[in-house]
Amino acid sequence: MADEKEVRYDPAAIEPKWQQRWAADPTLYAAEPESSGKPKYYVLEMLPYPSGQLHMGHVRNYSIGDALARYMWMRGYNVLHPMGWDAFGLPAENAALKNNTPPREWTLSNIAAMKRQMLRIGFSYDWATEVTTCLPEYYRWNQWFFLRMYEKGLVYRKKSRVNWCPECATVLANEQVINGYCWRHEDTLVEQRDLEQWFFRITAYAQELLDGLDKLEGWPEKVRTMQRNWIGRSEGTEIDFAVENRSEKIRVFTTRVDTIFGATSVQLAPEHPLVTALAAADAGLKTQVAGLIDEQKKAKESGNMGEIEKHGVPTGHFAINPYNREPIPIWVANYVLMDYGTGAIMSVPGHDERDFEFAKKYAIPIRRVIAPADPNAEEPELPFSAEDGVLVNSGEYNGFACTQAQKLLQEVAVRGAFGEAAITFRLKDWGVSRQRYWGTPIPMIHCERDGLVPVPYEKLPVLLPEKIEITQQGGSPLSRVADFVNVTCPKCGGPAKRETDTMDTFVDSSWYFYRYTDAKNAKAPFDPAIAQYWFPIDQYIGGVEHAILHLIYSRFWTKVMRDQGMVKNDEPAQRMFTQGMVIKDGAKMSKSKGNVVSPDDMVERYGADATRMYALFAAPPDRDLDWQEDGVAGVSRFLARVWRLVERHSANARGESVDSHPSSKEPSKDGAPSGGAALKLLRKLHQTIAKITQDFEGRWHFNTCVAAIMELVNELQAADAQLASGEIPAPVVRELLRTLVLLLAPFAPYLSAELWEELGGEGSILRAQWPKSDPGLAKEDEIEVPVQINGKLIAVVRVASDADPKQFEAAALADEKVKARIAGKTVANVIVAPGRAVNLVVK
RNA sequence: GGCUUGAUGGCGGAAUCGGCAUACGCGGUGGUCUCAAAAACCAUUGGGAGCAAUCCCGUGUGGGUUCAAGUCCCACUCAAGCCACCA
Repeated sequence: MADEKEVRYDPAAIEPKWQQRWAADPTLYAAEPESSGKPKYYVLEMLPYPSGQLHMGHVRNYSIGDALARYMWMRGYNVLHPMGWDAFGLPAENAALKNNTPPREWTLSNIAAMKRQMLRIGFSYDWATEVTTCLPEYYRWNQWFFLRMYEKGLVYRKKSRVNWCPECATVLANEQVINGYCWRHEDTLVEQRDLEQWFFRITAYAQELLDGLDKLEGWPEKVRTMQRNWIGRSEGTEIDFAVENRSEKIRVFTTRVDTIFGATSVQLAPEHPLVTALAAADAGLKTQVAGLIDEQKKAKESGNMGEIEKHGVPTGHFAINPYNREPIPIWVANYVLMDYGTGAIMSVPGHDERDFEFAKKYAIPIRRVIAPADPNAEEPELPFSAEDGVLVNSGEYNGFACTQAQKLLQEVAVRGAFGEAAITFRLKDWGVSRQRYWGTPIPMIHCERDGLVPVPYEKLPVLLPEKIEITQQGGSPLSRVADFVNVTCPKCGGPAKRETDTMDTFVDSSWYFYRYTDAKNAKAPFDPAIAQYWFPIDQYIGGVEHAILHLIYSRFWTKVMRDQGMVKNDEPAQRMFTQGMVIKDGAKMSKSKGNVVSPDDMVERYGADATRMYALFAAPPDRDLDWQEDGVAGVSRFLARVWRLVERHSANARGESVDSHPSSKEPSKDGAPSGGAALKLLRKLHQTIAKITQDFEGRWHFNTCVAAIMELVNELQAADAQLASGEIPAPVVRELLRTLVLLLAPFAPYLSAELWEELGGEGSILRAQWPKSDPGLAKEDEIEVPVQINGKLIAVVRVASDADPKQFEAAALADEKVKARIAGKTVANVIVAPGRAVNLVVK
């Protein structure tokens, strides 16, 4: 009985043992200082929100990063592989309401639970650099940055119409509104409210954020495109239209000033100041405009602004086209947005689809002012929005090409002082005020006499009060804490009140990765010299859901710090990798769908190695992964096979000298079965090393890396008798098994540590050298080459791998099946792709 | 409506440069071991025809380029993601 137990792979015994040993060695996963002299490598996975439970998406994310970190260590790099907690945020307050637990307590106990899970799976984090954003040691630096940015004019306060989630009872950034719904509450419509809010001037960096994307070649094209669309730059012209019998002017923004002779109306957004002024004197108009505003609001809220039924109201007033003095009617339209461009457009129904639809509905004239460049071409049907035509019906500008006319008309506007070139961005400033408790207090004071007064640096941090009652009341919870609110003004010493808004938690995650490099620093967010050594991040890994929010804010923050001389890099991360989602039964894992698989369950049943290795094996890391428990069982069976294989032969492999192994000798081609078998296995081994190394260096298809190791193990197992009998010499057995274990190390750290020890490996396998593939050994003597006739596969012939094209051709023509096929026919051509195929063109 | 991905056996997926389609794993079938089972191991597993050797068909659909296409080009269908009267 005892013997039987001994030959069973038991992760439940192996894994806790190594957890203890790893925990006892704080240097194992520790980053070293620059003075180590090794090349640095910073691999970063996105820090989780401490919900209390690791989910499979986390496990997948961290398994990818962990494999990379371990590989880089074995390649001799100085690796920084940190982990932390995005620990502020609303769920802690909701939990407080529900369970009557203080947010801090709830959050910290969740962190402890998730950390235990991470340790159990065996991720190689340097816990000495752990960052927890809800602790004053961290958030004080949010406040410090806030003050610095305030000094530089990058923070400002304004009354603005904001997105308000009634469920969160707080403001949301534009990025947090998804189709009119709250990003956290998928069923809650976001409302619009007017509030005094704090903003970060991210638009000051709009152009640089856009330009920088071109240089981020190590980022997924998908992410770069999404950011480009989000920044939404468009180049055009602003033109002033005078209003008949009134002093106001209407400024419109257009990208197609070349079509201005086709403008047959001006359309204003319902919230345009001129509309408000006109409506004030016209009760009928006022009611109708209110209706339009309502329609817009409803459309925005339901997320189909794109399908809003176009609807407008004539004001009865006229605007003067400055180019031809033509009066055109001024309308108010529900499809014109106040928060984009100037909130007013010139309507050119002949050359814009939206304007066309509107003009049709209200019988506004439609005019052709652009014709195809080719005079023989048929006149295209209106609306014709192509930009490659020439101007017609445009007075003195007839005959100019569109792009030419755009420049010319713009110059005319500038000279006439009624317009100018303009660039409009879709990107808005980042609203960071939140009327919540569990966040970083904004370090500002409102004094009756001195107005806004920043909290002096030496008074930081502004501590979040610990004792607070969380209620469902609206407004800032902090405003109900008298001790917190009532202060003396730092300037005049008079009575004053603290700002009670807290910061958006995306502030926390915009710079956390710098803090990792110097996590204990009590004098500054980090030491610039240390950050300069580690930055930029060599590889950032996370979910695509952060492609816009987090990744654009992080880029902004880095540029701000650079301009303040804190860092030298323009971008936070050199390379970015977005992993796919983990799905089950065709849907994303979620509680509501009841298809959640718990990592703890998997670890208990199959072990941590099998769980994380399956997460890498089931799909390439950038694609969605369909979780199938049978697959985890399969990986676990494979690991058991590896374990038994090494157990069977470890005595044979252990303690032998490596010097005399036959890989350095001339292979015995014709006979000695031992040499043949050994050589065959060594060849497979070196092919596998090459394949996996290549994948780590580029493609990252870890699923095929695992498959390659499986193939190697299958071959070793098939040669089991030779391995045991001495037919394959002990030093070769030793090299085969030790290398196999090294190759497994990035994917299955527990098993490889155990087997490394079993095979007499010295020290931690993490410090062992990554194997190097010997190209001579990896190369096949003979290769199989397909022979096609007219593109159809007929035969496979064996040819020396270094044969020349003539030999390929001769081998193909010598094949019996080929001979039979071409008998009596003419071989018109022979195409040889050396090493790949031979194709005979036969007539 | 725009942009970006993707579509390969019963399932997850492989084929990295245009050169043997389906590696590897799951599942299935048959077997060895066992009193029996589990585990493990061995064999087999895209479809069709045939006793067989063998032949034919096959990577969402339709065209094209090429000696050769899962891979490149064009058009389309479906699915996922992002943006969306953005002037």
